[in-house]
Amino acid sequence: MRELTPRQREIVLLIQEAIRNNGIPPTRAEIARALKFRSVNAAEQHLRALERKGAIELLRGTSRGIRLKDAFREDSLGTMPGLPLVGRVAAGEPILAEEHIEARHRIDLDLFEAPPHFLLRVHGMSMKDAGILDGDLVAVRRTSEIRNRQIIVARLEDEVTVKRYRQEGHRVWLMPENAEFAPIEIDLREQQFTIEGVVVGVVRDSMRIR
Amino acid sequence: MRELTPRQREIVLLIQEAIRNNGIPPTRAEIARALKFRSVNAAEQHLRALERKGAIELLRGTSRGIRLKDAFREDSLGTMPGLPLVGRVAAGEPILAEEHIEARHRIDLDLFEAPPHFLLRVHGMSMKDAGILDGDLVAVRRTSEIRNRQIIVARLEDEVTVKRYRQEGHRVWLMPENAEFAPIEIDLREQQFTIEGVVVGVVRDSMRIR
DNA sequence: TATCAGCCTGTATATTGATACAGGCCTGTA
DNA sequence: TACAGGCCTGTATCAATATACAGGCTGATA
Repeated sequence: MRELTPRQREIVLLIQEAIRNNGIPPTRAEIARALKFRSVNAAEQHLRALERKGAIELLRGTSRGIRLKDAFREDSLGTMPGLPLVGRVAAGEPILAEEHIEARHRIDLDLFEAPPHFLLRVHGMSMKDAGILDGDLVAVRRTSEIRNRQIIVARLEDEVTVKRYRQEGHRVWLMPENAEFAPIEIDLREQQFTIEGVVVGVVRDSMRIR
Repeated sequence: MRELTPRQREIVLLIQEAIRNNGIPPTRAEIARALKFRSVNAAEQHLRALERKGAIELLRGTSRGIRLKDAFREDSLGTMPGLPLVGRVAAGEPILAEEHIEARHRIDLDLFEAPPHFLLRVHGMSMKDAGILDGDLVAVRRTSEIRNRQIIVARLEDEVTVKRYRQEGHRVWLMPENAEFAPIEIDLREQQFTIEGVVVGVVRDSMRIR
C-alpha cells in the first residue's frame, strides 16, 4: 500500500473518531464540515483516493458506507472473536476443534510478549511454584520452537497437561513446579506425545479461588 | 431497564451483526428486509421501543443513527479505552491520576468475577505463594468492602503494596505470601493507610519472566 | 512540455433513508 | 370494557446522502 498523505491521514483519523464517538462512520458532508471543505466533493475525492490506496473500502450506494481496512481499524479487538477458551479435550481430537471451545475472550494481545493463540484452563496445583494455580487460564502460543525450561502444554494420550519442558536426547521430562508432584518421564522412541504450544501468559480470576 | 421481548432481541442481534459485518448499523429498510417486514415502519416501531427500553439510542435525522448502549455493545472493548495500567505512584497523589497511567489494556471484563477498575504492576516476590510473581499485573477493583484474607492493594506513605489483609480491632496486618517476608503490622490509631482496592485478577506475561 | 496525483470549489440530481400518519390484530391488565 | 404494548401493513414526504460533471491550482515526474 502506498503511503498516505498527511491530509489523507487526517481523513482516516476523522473516520476513526466518528466511529469511536458515534458508532457510525461520517457522511461526505460531515467530513467536509469537519475539515472546512466548502464542497462535499472534496471529501468524496479523498475517500476515493483512500480506497485506491487500500486504506478503506467504500460500499457503493450506501449511506455512511465507509469501512476501515483492518490495518486502520482501531477496534479490531471489538470485532474480533477473541481468544478461544479450550475446555476438556477429548482423546484423538485436535485441541482447537470447535466442540472444545467453551467461550471466547478478548484480550489485548500486546499484553504478552509472544501473542497467544488460545486459552486453556489449568486443573490441579502441579505448577503452583511457577505461579500457575488450579483454575487459572494459561495463554498458549502454538509453536514448534520449544526450548528446555519453557512451560509448555503437552498432550499424552488424552491428557492435556501444563509442565516445564526438559529434553535430553530421546528422553523428555515434564517437570512439575510443586514438590508434591513427580516429573513425568517420556522416552520419545517408545511413547508418543504432542506439544500443543508454549505458555506465554496467565490470566487468573482471583475471586474464583475460594 | 425492562426486559426485551424475543422479537426485540432479534432486532438487537441484527444491529450487532450489521456492525460486526459491515461496520455500520442498518437502515430501517435493511432491518425490514432482513426480518421480512413488508413495511419499513415496523422497523421504526421496534427501534422506538428499544430506545424506550434503553437498549439503543437513536440519533434523530441521521442515516443509520443507531447506537447500541454499552450493555448491548459487542465491541465495547473496541471503542473503550481499556483498563489503565498504573505505574509508579508518587506520594500524596491519587493512584488513578492521569500521570501514572502508563498504558491502557483492553481485556474482556467477564474474565473476572468482579470487574476490575485498573491494572497495577507488582514489584517483588512477597506474594509468590499466592501465585503473584514479580512483574505480574494485578487487576484491581476499587471498593471499600474489604474482608479478612482478601488480597488487597494498600498504600502506606508513598508505597503501594499488594498483600493479604487481616484486621482485628484497630490492628491491621498486611500478610505476605512468602516465608522470606515478614508481615507488616499497622495500628489504625497511630498510622494512616489507604486501601486502594481488592485484587480480583492476575495477568502475567510469562515470557517477560526470565 | 505534457501528465498525473493531490487538493480544492461549485452545482446538480437521483437515491436513500428517517419519520409521520392511518389502520389492523392480539394479549394482558386496570 | 377500555386501554396500552407489542407487532405488523401501507402510503407519503422531505431531508440526508452519494455521486456525477465541470473547473482550477500546485508540485512532482516523465
